[in-house]
Amino acid sequence: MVRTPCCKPELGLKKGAWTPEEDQKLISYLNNHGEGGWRTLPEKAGLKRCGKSCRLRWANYLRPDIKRGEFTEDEELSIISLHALHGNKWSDIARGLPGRTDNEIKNYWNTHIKKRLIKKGVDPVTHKSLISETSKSENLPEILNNQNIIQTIITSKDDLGNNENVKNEANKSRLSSARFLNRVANRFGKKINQRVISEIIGSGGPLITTTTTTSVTVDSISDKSTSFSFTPTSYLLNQMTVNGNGNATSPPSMFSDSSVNDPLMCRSVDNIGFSGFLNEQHAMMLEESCVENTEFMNELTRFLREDVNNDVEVTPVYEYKDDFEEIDNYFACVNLLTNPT
DNA sequence: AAACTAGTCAACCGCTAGTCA
DNA sequence: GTGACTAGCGGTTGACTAGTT
Repeated sequence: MVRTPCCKPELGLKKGAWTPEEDQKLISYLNNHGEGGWRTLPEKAGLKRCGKSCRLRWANYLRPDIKRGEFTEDEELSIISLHALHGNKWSDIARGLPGRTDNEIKNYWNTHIKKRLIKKGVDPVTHKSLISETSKSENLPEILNNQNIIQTIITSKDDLGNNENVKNEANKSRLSSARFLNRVANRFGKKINQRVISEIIGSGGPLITTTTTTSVTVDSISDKSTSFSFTPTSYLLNQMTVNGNGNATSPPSMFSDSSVNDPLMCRSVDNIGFSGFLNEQHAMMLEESCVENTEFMNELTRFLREDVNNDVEVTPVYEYKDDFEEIDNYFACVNLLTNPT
């Protein structure tokens, strides 16, 4: 197939850095006419650029929803986790970080994260340790070792003053509670209203470091919102194949009390537990999302009792293996944050 | 102060996939 | 079925900047 070149050199099309005047022309044109028609756009907008160059300039720099500035630790963790899943699929990774472009993430990976991974002895391609296998903890599964490495990298970001070293007590209890919620959502997602749990978690969920608010309103995997904010948990819940037909009922206190049986709750230092995480409104939301269904409640109770040793096999409620692995990754990461060794 | 080096990142290049006539 | 066109992707380049010698 013969392609006609996008940019015709004989027309004297400009290359290189964009001037503010050019930016203004492009912004003005796109504000008036919207995106698309990139091939004819430069002529219409009065730009001596090829359409491709205009599209890239808009997509990577001028688009109003682009977030500029330093990547947060939360974003870094997301990038590393997503890179472990997707590899160099920068556009896929960018979908998990609203406001960040694939180009920006790619650059940041190559200039910052990649180097730190190598420096810490982690293969940036496989995300596995470059250190000999024997030096790893014998009992830890591979993913735990990997996540440990990731956290080491995150917390040693610049070896200066940013390493807070300790996640505060409130965070610990939130993480534990969130972990519990995740497990419930994972195991019982089809039986309760996923949207409600998403909202609960999204409003104050399992944030690794700083707060990233999110409002998850996606009810099926086919409806992947383009506007949700990424947190590991909200991301996972977004991916779940769940519709909103909730079942079961219980007083809010039942969740709180049951959570005491969950070692994940007990493990938190102040032992606030589930009730410390769910406020009254959220507890009501959860309760209301459940219609009378004793089967669900019986199973939930059984789950909480069996899980004392944290060895209950959690069967994924959805069909996508990757998603289940991602939940495992997430739990492993949370585990390390909650129980730093 | 000048030359050199390394790091960063916007922009470009080459390619593929999807759509449409 | 074919080819032109468009959009988007990942890899690479090169201009710029900051730090070092």
